[in-house]
Amino acid sequence: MINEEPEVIARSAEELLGGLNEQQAEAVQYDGPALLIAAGAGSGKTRVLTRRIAWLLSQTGAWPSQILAITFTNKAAAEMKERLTTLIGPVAQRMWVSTFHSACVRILRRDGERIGLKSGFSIYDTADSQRLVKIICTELNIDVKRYTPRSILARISDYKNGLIGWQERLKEYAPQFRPGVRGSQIGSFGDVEVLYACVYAEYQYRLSAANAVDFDDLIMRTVELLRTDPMVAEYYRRKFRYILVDEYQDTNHAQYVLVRELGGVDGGAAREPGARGAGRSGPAWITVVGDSDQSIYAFRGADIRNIQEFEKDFPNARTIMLEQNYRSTQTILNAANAVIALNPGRKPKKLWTALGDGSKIIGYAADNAQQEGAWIATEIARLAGEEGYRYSDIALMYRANAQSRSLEEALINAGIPYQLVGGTKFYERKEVKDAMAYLQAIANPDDDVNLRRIINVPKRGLGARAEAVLTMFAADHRTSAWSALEALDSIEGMPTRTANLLGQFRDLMTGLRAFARQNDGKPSEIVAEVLEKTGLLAELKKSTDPQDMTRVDNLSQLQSVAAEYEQNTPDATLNGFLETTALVADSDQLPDEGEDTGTVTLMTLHTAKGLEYPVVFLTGMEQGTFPHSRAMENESELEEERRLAYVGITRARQILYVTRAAVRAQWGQAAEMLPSQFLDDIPENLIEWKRRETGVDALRGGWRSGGFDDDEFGGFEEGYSSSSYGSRPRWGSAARKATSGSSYGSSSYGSSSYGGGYGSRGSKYGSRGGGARTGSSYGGSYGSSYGSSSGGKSGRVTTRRMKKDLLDSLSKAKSAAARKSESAAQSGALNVADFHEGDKVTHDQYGLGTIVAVEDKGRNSVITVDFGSDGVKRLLLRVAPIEKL
DNA sequence: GCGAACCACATTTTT
DNA sequence: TGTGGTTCGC
Repeated sequence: MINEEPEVIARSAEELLGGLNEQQAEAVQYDGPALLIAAGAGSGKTRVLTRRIAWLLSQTGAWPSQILAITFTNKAAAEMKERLTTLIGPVAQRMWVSTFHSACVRILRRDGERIGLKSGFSIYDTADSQRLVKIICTELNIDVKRYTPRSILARISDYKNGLIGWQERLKEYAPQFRPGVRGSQIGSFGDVEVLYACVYAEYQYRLSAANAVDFDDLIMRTVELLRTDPMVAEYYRRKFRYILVDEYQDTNHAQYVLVRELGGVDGGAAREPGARGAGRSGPAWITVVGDSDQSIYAFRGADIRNIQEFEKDFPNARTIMLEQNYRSTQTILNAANAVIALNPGRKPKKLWTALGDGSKIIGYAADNAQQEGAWIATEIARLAGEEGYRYSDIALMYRANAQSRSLEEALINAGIPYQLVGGTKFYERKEVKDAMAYLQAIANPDDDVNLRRIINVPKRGLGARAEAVLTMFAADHRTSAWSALEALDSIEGMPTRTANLLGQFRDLMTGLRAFARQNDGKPSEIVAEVLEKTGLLAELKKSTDPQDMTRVDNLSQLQSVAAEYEQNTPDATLNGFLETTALVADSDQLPDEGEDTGTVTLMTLHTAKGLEYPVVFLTGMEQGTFPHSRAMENESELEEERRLAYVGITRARQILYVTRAAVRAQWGQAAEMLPSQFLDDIPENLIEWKRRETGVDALRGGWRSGGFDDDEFGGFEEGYSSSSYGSRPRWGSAARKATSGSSYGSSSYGSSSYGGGYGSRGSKYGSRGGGARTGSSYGGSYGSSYGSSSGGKSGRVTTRRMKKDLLDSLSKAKSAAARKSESAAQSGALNVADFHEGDKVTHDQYGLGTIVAVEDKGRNSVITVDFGSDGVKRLLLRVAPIEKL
């Protein structure tokens, strides 16, 4: 055991504590079983977490294999690994630093057989799960209009997040129901709980028959495994002596229990007497990091009490508060503090910074969403043109994905390159999903949901009838659809034509499986084979619908993603590929920190959590939009909205914009929108309004109580670009003209040279890391929302296609200028080109040093610096706290 | 079994 | 806005 441990770069206490404030240093060193780091926004929590891990390794004598670090997103995990690598060396790459879900997959792949999961199990995404629920509903004669599969699934998800098993539900509400027995009916029910209980039970039965798990199962079934199998539990408890959880405020009950189980907190085992650190037995040491003010996932089962009651839950727990913020100006923090302070029942916490007041928050009230977008676009052009910001310094945030459209259009009109994060996801596209369904069905023959999805895709004359025959047979024999297909010849009463077609399909799948078996290590070739042999690609290629062109692109992109996975994974397998694709999230497509994409970023506030940008636009600050209308009646949901506002505000480092529209089109209809209450919550003296009132407001008679500004019509256009913000009296003295805003839009943004290149990055999907991007051929235009619409012939679509063409040409003409901006003149980030042997630099910790070598490896460039008495260090330029002299 | 046409629907956030 | 489901005619 000892010998297999690879070396960890030893770090001295001084190194690990260098540059930390008192609280941070205390958190890094804390020596005890349970630690809560209450880390306000921007307080350097990731830094503390990674240093703490390094501390445990080099100062407490822990081994890398004893540590389990859990995050919520792959991106966060990758980032932590990367930072750890610079701190302790390549060992970090092999440590358990992962998301809850992938850690659970890993555990279940290893030991899932103990609870009846065969190792090649499928992971169903929400769409798969919904299909399954729908199938069940139809069979149980449930009115899917009244009880949508979506809502039923949400309920099932609630159960699972709360670790409530289907057995319990069934026992309590429908003990007569027999899952898996065809013809079993719910019977009469006056209580919807009966319905939920039956569907839940049947759903789990089908999942297990298909050797599949859904998202929530990954957590719940891992808990089940640990609880039912003492041997397995013991194994992990001995293994993981230190468990660290990031974003703890977002954990749900199941995840909370998982941590306790893995850590053996309730196991009753005694701590090794006199051991260093957590020793080799007894409860693992738990460190959690979080901010209850940033809990924004309660709607998905996150339980804020987990963090609020940490001290009660874990014996001898210690809490350390991090309140110094290293990200934002005091103005921004004051706004954030003011907003969040209105939430009742929270522990008071006030962020502060040493960075100074900075400029005021800038407000803008537009007449409608188009104008809001147009103004933002002009403003971005100004920031890029006059203030020296890069596009990648700027982010636009909104409450809901639907709001992105008007912003996108404005940016396109202005020729500003942007990148949209989220929205319709790559793996949710029909064509991609179809191809993936084939892969799933190949890998896991029992996977009924995916097999049934593709049985007639592409069209091969196998309709509802054929499917019914097959599933009837399968149900009668309590076997899978695939087995039924194999036993095709013994199915009676099947039309010859159907039998033939089914036979062809069976042979197709058999052939593909054989191919997959022989080429298991080359998923990209399996993808190619599937696209080819199934006719998926051929069907799209022969189509004349322009939409299908992009679908073909998407499929080739899928192949590239597989190729990329293959290159970055030493022991690549088809199953491994399916796994990585099953667990990707929106935020995973975000560029890495410090990378200049040359594009403005658009995303929802939820996706933005954990990120920071020099310039942030919070758009759609209207009642009903944000806070969202559905959240406005319920006090606790409103509190969550307020936390979301807090998250949004604290993303900004230097300049924060808040914008609103007086009229916004919602599902086709225009609606008048009142200003968001959150705008009122920000102290007036922090905001400088470029335009405070809209034409609509004027008619309505002002919106702030008192109506003292009834006559203010705005008048932003005069002069705002000629002077800097900050010191001018609010919406004030500059010459005003009474503009209703209708004349807006004819002005000439777009005329200057800020057009830049578009979409410099290639893949936004698949695995990150390792510089070399393969498959650059699937260029950058994906990610804008174009091409996602369907249908096809209205005039609107035509316009949008034209815009897409515009985008494409921009992307092709990715100018030398844009290329240059990627590698040069990065304010803040450091550039290899600026470093030469012999140059002097200063380092936050080591002080003055001389460069002895420079390795230009693009993003991963390394310089070697001689710090005299502090020694010679190799530093990753991207992350090292150095400054050139 | 298929495709076109129509209609009703719902629209928050997602590991 | 667009999607998904249903219906109808072939």
